[in-house]
Amino acid sequence: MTQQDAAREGLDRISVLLPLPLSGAYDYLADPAQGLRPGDFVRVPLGARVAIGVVWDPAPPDPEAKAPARLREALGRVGDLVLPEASRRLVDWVAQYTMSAPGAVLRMAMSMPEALEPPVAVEGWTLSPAAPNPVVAEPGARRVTAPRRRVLEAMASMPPATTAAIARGAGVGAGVVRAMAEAGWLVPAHVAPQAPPRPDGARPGPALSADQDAAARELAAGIGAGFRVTLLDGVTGAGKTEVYFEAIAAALRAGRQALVLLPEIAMSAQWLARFEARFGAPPASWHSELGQGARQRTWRDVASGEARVVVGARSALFLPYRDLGVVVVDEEHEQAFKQEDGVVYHARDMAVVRARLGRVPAVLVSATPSIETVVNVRRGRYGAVHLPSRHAGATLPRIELVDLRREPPPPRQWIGPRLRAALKRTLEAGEQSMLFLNRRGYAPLTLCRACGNRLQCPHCTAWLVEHRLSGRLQCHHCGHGERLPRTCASCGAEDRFAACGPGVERVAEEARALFPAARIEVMTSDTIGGPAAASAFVERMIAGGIDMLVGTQIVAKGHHFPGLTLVGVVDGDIGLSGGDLRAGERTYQLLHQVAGRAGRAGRPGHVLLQTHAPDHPAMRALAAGDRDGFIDGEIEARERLSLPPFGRLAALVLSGPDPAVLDRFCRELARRAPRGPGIDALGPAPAPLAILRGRHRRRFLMRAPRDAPLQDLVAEWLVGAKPPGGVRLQVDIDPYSFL
DNA sequence: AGCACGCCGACT
DNA sequence: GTCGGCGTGCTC
Repeated sequence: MTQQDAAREGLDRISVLLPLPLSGAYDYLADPAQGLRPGDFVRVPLGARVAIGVVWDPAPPDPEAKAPARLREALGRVGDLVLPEASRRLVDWVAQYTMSAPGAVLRMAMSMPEALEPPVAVEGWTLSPAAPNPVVAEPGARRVTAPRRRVLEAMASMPPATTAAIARGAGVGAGVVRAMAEAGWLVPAHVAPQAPPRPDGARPGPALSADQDAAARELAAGIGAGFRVTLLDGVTGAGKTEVYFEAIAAALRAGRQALVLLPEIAMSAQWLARFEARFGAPPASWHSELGQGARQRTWRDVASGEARVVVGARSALFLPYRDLGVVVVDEEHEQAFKQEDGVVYHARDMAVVRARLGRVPAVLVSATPSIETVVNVRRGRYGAVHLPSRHAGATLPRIELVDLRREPPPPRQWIGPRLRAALKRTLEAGEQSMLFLNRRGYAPLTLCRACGNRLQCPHCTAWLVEHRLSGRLQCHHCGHGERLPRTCASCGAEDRFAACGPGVERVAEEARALFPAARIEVMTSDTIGGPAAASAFVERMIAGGIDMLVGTQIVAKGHHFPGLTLVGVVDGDIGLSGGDLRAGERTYQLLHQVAGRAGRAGRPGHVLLQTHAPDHPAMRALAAGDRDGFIDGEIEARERLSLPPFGRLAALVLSGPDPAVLDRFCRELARRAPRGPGIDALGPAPAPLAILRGRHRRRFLMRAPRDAPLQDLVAEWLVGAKPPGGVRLQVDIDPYSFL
């Protein structure tokens, strides 16, 4: 035994997962006296630096593991919180399933190091005994001005607080507070960290319809009863939110936490208002725009169990819930749940996994459930509760198809005669209408009339989209933007550019020309600013300050516009083209949701759906209100073609700056592609976006039977295939986007 | 992800 | 002759 080994006797070997894209956990030595346990955060040496990782659960002995003499020593625990068992299992599970490095997944479950330490005391102020008594001091007496008096009064019944909080509480400027501190009326004091607001599950809920009540009871009964997935299925306006709020209430009453995943957290102002009305306090929200401070606080509060309800986008799944009682996925069919870069995962599916690992129920909520979920219900793996009717007697809108081949709009216009007449009637009746077109900007394509040159993104295989509001051309796939040129770079012709096709801005222009007196506004992700501006916009619409709203899918998500009675879908066919296996399903879901905006407050709604493909199953189903028939047809087609969920898919996307190098590697992969019964690989094919951000892209699509070990097959395929310099390989298990 | 080591252009 | 560009490669 070497001297070094002797010095290491009595040290434990521990496994530490670092939030880095390494192949697995690393082993370190630790003094048993430190009492490190799985889930603890530790500081460890890594190369020349120090990194923070998580003590991972002991791995089975690895014959190739480093000898203890070569291991380095862990430096000690960080903070007082742990990454709970269920979170650790989720990290392992997601890494295995998505074929990502466990550390890359762990990164999503960790916050910055600062979040691990108890918050440092914040400096603030408290009232000095030397301060004048506001009750005794006469108004106008020396230096006790009215604002100062308000501060003195407010602080009499206030714990120590920060300058900003005092100023806000007293309704004065921060300068007043600072001046008073300088005068010695306020003395420095530590501000106690304030506990997050506590939504109250014991508060009485709203009156529910009989159907809602039955559904709510069923979901609430599942709290504490172990893992089970339930589809909460009901048309727009049936009151699904109130129903799953009761499941959350039950979890809160049981002293447990709840997680709600929403596809678009930025547009959730109305949801938050309803939540607060029901539970008396806002939930913790988790999304990408969260500031650093709020991020750390929320992460801590979730780990300590003080945050009772979290509402968030996909990544909220990976928060360190201390005692999660229920997981809700609202709008479960939404594609936004599929994370497409970094670790590629589907948050709805991983939410189900999280629920299973935590032995808690999951509730999937939708008016237009995904095929995958419906099949799971039919196979008996998921339960389902249905809300059959619209709440409060509102009726479903009438959806009328307009065949654009028979009733075309005038040249260079997109609002057909029937839609124009309906808009006119609605306007005259003093009601609101909405024009929906899922295409941002003014025109999707700009070409030179002199030479036919089409303006393309220099970095992507995509047309530049004219945004007339900003006077720019933009690529919707990378960040590229440029001023709209006057001269054609190809032929030198001046001012010969022509806009081809409509975007929302152009439809709004057309509507303004048709109805000059109407108040018309455009709502897209470009025109709404932050969440505050978005909710102001929504408020203006609700208050009747807008006659006609022209928007992209952002207007379709979760807004109640009581005065809206007409929805015009300008072009329902966007999204139907392209080889995407879910194109029909997605079009159905999106248009159904848009249609559901019309007529919700007792007034009948009317939807005019302009299409070139009125015979498409999605269009027929929308017009007939035959959702289940549409789903049956989709399921039948998927089953026939062995497509998901009846078969499995994995996509390989290879990208690199040099197409020759890329293609050589792709040919090598093609040679080694797996073959077998029901197993094949298509490709390489140029990805539909053949060039993205200056990188050439190729794609393989592998198909395998439902019970095949998909990840093993992919791993086998890639074993020994080293991507050459500059080539990146991304594996996408269960691909959604076919781009 | 960092931070090393490692081979080719413009400077004191 | 060096300082430094960022291209591969390793970190228990």
